[in-house]
Amino acid sequence: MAERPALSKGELEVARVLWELGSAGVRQVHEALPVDREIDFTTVQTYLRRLETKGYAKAKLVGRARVYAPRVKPRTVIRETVDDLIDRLFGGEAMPLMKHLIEERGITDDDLALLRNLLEKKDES
Amino acid sequence: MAERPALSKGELEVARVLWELGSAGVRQVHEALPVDREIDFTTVQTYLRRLETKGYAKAKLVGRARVYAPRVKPRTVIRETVDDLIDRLFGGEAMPLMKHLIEERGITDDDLALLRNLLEKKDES
DNA sequence: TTGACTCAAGGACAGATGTACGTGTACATT
DNA sequence: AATGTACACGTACATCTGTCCTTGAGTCAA
Repeated sequence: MAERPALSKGELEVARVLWELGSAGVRQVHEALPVDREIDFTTVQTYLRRLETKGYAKAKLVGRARVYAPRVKPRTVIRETVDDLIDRLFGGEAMPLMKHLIEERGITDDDLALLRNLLEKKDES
Repeated sequence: MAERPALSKGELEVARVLWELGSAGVRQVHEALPVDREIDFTTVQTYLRRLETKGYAKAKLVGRARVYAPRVKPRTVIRETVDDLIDRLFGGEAMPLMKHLIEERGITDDDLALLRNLLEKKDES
């Protein structure tokens, strides 16, 4: 459980790319970022380095190049981040967030049905 | 829409208290924070000052004391914060967050029913 | 071998953030 | 009047963040 320091916005951005790529060098990550993102190569390098320091990624040397790979699953980071948000914004209650999502973001009836399905599947197990 | 700078964690914490109290002096806010929070009075003062600077709160002088009141509705801040989270964590899609909430936080079937109700009410209008 | 490239690594730096201190002022109680 | 209390306000400061630059070492083609 070794509490990792939370990810910052920028770090998270890079982490997401890393999850997508599975494993990648700095250049690959840099190129996988949206074109309009306009971020320097070395900035990405810094983020990856910090991800490693914080324990979110590991790196191995392939030749001289450093290849990074996620060390923490998205699921975990998502859980921690969302939990934190729910704490800070809703005092720990998840329902108000759901409510908000429905009221402010277009969650359709179909979506809800889908979610209900999810629930049922969960019940079965 | 005068874009306000986003609230930091600490600022948000204080903002929540302010929403709750409606209007309050530094001391009141300080006391309304959880006991185990252990935060200095002047730190709260700083947060309130920053809330004001950022446009999230306004203050009026009552006697010598400064009484703060929220200037932005929780709904708005919540929307902005959640939108930001959804962008950064799920690439802008709200559904994955819903999914996560159901899978990782105990959203019950009853809750879902409740939410469906909300939806219906929304449809009527 | 001499560039042209690609990286790693470390340093830099301004702005944001969390946290608190010090000074001064106004009021309230001796 | 003297002291204590409550604040405002400015200041401080270490850490974190976003962002990049520089230096130096390998690598590859000319």
